[in-house]
Amino acid sequence: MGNTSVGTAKIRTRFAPSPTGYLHIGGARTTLFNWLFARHHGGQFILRIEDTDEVRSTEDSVQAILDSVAWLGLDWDEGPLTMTSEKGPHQSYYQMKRVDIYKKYIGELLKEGNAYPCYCTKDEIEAMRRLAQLEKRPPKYEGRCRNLTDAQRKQNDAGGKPFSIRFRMPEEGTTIVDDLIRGKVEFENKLQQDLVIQKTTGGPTYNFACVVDDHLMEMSHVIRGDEHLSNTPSQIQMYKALGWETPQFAHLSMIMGPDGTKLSKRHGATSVLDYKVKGYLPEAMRNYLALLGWATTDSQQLFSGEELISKFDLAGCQKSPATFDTVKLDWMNGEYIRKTPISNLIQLAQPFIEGAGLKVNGGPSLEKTIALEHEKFKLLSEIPTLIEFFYKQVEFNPKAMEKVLKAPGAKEVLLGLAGELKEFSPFEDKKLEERIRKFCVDRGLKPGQVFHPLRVACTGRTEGPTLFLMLEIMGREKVIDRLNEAAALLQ
RNA sequence: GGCGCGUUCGUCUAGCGGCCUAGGACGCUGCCCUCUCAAGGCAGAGAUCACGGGUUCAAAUCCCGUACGCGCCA
Repeated sequence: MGNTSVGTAKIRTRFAPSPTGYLHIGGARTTLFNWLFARHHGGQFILRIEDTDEVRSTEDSVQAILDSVAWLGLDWDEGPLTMTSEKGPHQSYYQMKRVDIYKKYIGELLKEGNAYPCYCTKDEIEAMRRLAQLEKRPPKYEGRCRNLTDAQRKQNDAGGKPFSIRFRMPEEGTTIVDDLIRGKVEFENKLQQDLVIQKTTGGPTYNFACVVDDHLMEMSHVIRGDEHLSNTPSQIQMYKALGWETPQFAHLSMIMGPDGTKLSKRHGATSVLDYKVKGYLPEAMRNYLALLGWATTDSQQLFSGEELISKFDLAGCQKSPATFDTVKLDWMNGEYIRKTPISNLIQLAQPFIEGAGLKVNGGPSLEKTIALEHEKFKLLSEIPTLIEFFYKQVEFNPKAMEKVLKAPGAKEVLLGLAGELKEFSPFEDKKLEERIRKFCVDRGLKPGQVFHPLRVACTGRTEGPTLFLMLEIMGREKVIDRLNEAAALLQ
């Protein structure tokens, strides 16, 4: 167990979502990297719920996020409810259930003078900010309550003035963030803000709860998005003030939308679960996400699950932001679908077939029809449309009708074939091909003049599976019917 | 506005001073295969390595500056 380790601690990473909505692509990527890092090193992966936003956090979001992570196939070792053992190190991995813990440490900081109450109201801070901006000064908190005398504090408290607690940044020196991806990044302390660590409500802020928990939960590595880099010096000073060792930091580049701005709802599907609904395979999603901001020196593209774990490292992580490109994701998903055995694919396709309202009972087996089109699917959601003609009335594509069926001689071909195949046996792939090719020769027709109308009559489309195997699977009766029906349409 | 980060084909990226006339992948184009569509095979187009200065015999790679983008601070 991690809590007995010292110094050369075990690798422990965490996934710490704010349950204020679904899990988006960026969050999923961060989660994946933390998970890969932990698994690569045989370490542990901890799930913590950062619900310090009391207004927007919901249990539904927690559920949605856990569903997403589970779908991606990422498992965790501790939290949010499952303890490592009965005497698990933490009572809860929900931050709002840990408020007493934060208060205790805030008390310590206050006692040592490393934190102070701030009585400024929102409006006052807002006004100072405006003024600063007008005067072209940086709009940072000026530290008005930084050096209040005890008397002044007492007076405020007596008046029942609400207050927040701010962390006191050192005025001198610099703080160096030794980042595993970016190297050493230096910040001047006097330019950093005195961050609020406890809100007027008494609840902790993200920046403080995160520090306390990462320490108490013994994180060895904090791997997170680039947007947190700027707050890291303040956090490092908090660790210092509390006498704690800092974890190792690694800041990942951000993920952008196609327009170069941070990926968000505006860019369409950004929830991981949207991709499940669209018919992506979790393995493909994982592989694609891994390559957003990480690469091996040989630029390998496709990785098995184990390979991803064994080859992942922080050194291969990119500093510059990456654009989320679904075109490559689609290709990759197709690769994964092609690698999926038919029996599994049928299982995976089931919900999509039902969702499309396609009734497959009584028709050819899915083993055959799905196998027939196997290499064509890029998304699971495409499966029903590509096999539907086996199971329902043919819908003629207008262009196919115009170009192929209404071509001169097509009707005669259809009727001729219907006649020839009525008694033909065995009704199977190679034999059919032989027979139909002979039909072409007998009538002095080019293969295309026969094959194309035949396909359109049976499927309604010009493009589709390989012809003769398709006929075999469809079965003689249905093929003959369709030939006659199509011919009838042509009067 | 201050601070921080970033900038190699359209996109994801390799590259860590000479192997780079910049490699791979997706996408794109063409050809082959072929009963269509895919898949597969082959070939090709596509990057003055953001720009400008240095350092060096030698720079995509090191240093400085500029521009642009992004993030944090509100």
